[in-house]
Amino acid sequence: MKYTEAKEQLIQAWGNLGYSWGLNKTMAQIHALLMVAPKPLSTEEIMAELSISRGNANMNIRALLDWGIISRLSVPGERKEFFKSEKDVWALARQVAKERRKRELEPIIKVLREVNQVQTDGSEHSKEFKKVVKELKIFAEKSDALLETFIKAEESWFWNTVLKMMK
Amino acid sequence: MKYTEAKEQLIQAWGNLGYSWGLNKTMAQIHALLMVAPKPLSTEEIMAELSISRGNANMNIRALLDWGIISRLSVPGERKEFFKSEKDVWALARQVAKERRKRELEPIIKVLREVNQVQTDGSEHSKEFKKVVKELKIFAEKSDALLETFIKAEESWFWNTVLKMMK
DNA sequence: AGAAACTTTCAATAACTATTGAAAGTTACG
DNA sequence: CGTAACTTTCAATAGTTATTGAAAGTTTCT
Repeated sequence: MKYTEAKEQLIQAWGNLGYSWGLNKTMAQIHALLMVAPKPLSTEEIMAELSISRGNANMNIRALLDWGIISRLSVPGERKEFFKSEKDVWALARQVAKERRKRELEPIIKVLREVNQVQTDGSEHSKEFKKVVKELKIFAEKSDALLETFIKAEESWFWNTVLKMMK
Repeated sequence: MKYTEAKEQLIQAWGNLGYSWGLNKTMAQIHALLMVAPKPLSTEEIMAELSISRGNANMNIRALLDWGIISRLSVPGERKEFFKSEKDVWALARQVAKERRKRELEPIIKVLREVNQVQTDGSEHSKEFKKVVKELKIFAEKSDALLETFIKAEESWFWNTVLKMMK
């Protein structure tokens, strides 16, 4: 397989994966591009490589900055701004986990806690409801604690511990 | 808070969470509804509770069956079919993990393996590319192994092990 | 201050995804 | 078999999200 072809395939596949991680397709593609680029790229270069418009590039670059997984960079002597990706996959995964925890897990935990306060009126419906909510709440809180551990963990420590688990 | 209000809130919140887990909104809402229902529900009941059309209900019920997180159930003497959700949150999480592994992680691993075969032509671009692909591949494969452990794990064993990790 | 180089915004529109509901299909019972 | 009870399909449409590109905004240099 040739390099350019491989690169396109990776960007495509990364686009899909990123999408299921809560990024959007273009965001994930820009990210993939920056991951494999040996040098920081300018907006122009990103536009050209992915054949996307200026506005689209700008919006998605901003979103990636917002997620904290790429960074802006000024090259002395150049007016343009350049962007580079965090290349450490571990740091990246951690950042994504952090964002998703904030955006997804925290809201549902909040609702589960509120909804857990409901007065049971003695009906079968409300009893079943309480039971399910309680279980979900416990599960969500445990997951949250686990995610927190992951987010704060050292890479080698984490994989070693996991390795022990797997035996 | 009143029960009906609480139920609506939960279905709403679950809808959002499910969405970020790869289900779609209606799918996740039907699932939430079946989770809190003390008895299996018919298509009619689901349609009424969520105010959705027959076609929509049917399609999303099928998708949930497909994911293996609800089941069809015939009540003797009744022509109608009823549906009930797996109520064990652990089993549910495991099933979702299994599906996502199949739908998302496996395809990217396949691509990473292929793309890892690329001939490096000695250019900086292709060297950087190789390096990144290799790291991604290692990470993805480790994650896959971890997911597999999770999917096969016993609930109490899993949380105990995790608890030890967190200390 | 003016002009060039660049970035950001946003209304229009394209692309995609979800939903409806009526029609076609299936099943099961008299 | 016929028909009532139910399920499935699918073309039309509504709703949502992504993308464009030109205009407005900003920065930096002379």
